[in-house]
Amino acid sequence: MPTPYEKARDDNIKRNRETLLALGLDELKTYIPPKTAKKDVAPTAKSRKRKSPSLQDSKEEDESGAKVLRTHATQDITNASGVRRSARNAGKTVDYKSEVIKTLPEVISTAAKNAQNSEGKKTSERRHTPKQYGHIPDVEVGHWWPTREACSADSVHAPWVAGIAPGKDGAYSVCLSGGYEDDVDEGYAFTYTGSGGRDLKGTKIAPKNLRTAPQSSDQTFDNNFNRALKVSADTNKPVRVVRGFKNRSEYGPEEGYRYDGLYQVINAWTERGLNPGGYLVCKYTFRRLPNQPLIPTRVLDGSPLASEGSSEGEDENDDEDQDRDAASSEG
DNA sequence: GGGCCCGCAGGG
DNA sequence: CCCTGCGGGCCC
Repeated sequence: MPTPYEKARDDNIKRNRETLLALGLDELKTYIPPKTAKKDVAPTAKSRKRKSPSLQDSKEEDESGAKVLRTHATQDITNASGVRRSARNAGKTVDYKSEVIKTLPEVISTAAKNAQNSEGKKTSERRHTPKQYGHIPDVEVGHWWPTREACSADSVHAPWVAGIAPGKDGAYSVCLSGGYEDDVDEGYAFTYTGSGGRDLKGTKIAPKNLRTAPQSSDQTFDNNFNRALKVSADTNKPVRVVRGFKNRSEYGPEEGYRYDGLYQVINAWTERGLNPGGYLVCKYTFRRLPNQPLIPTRVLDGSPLASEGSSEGEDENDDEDQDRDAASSEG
C-alpha cells in the first residue's frame, strides 16, 4: 500500500511522462550525420565497433586535425592510492581500471579548487563567456566533466551549485541533477522544477549555511532563476542542458556531468510540489532541438530497462562522426 | 552511509 | 558588499 506521498509522486510522474511523450519525440531520435566528401562512402566493414553509448568517443583517425575530444582510456582516474573523488563513490568499491576504460574521458582534476577546463585552464581563464545562448564553441554535445566546477570552467554551465544560469532573454543553461523526485526525464524532453523556497540559513539559534535544503515555502516566478526559464519559454532561446549523475533516469550519466545539447522551454507553470508542506513549485517542460547527436543511455540498477541505446541492430547511425551542427545559437 | 560547512559564480 | 544556489570534500 503506497503512502500518500508515494501516490502523489507516482501520479505526478505519470502525468508528466504522458505530457512529454505526447510531444512527438521520435523525430528527435534519428540523427543523420552530415555527409562530408570524405565520409560519404558506404561503411563496408565497420572499422570500429562502438564501445559504449558514450557520445564523446574519439575521432582518432580524423586526418583533418579537427579532432576535438578523445577518450583517455588508459588514464588512471584515481589518485595513486585510489583516493575517493566525491561522495558519489562513498562506500562503493569501484574498479575504475576496468570499468572506466569503456566510457570515461580523462579526469582533469580531482580537486574542487583550481577547477580546470578541458584545456587545462582555470575558470578565471575561460575562453568563452557562459553568458551566451546556444553552443559554446569547441564544446561538443556529449562532452563530459567530472565535476560541476569543470563544466563551469568550460563555460557550458557557469554556476557551481545552482541548476539554472539566468540571462536577460532566458536561461543560458540548466543542469539536471535529480533534485526533485517527480521530475521526469525522457531524454529528448523532460520536466524541470524551479528553485527557491528553501531554507538555507536555518534559524538564528541554529544557523545552517547550506547550499540546498528541503522545500519550506512557495516558489514564484519572481525568483530570478525561475523567471529566466519562463522568459525562455517566450523567447524560445535555446538552453544548454547538462545532465548529472544524480539524475535518476536512463539518460543520466553514470558519473560526472555531460553536455546534452540544446533544448527549448515550451511550457512554464506552477503547481503544488512534492513536498510535505505542499508548497508551490515552478515547473517547466523542455524539448530538445532536432538534429543533434543521440543521447547515451544506461541501465539503471534494479530496473528492468531495455538494454542500452536505441540502435542495437540499427546501423544507420553507427558512424561516430556525429558532428555538432545542430540548431545554431541565437535566432 | 549522513552531517557539516566551505568556496565559487552570479545577480542585486 | 549582500544574498542565493539540484556541490563536494571532509569528518564521523
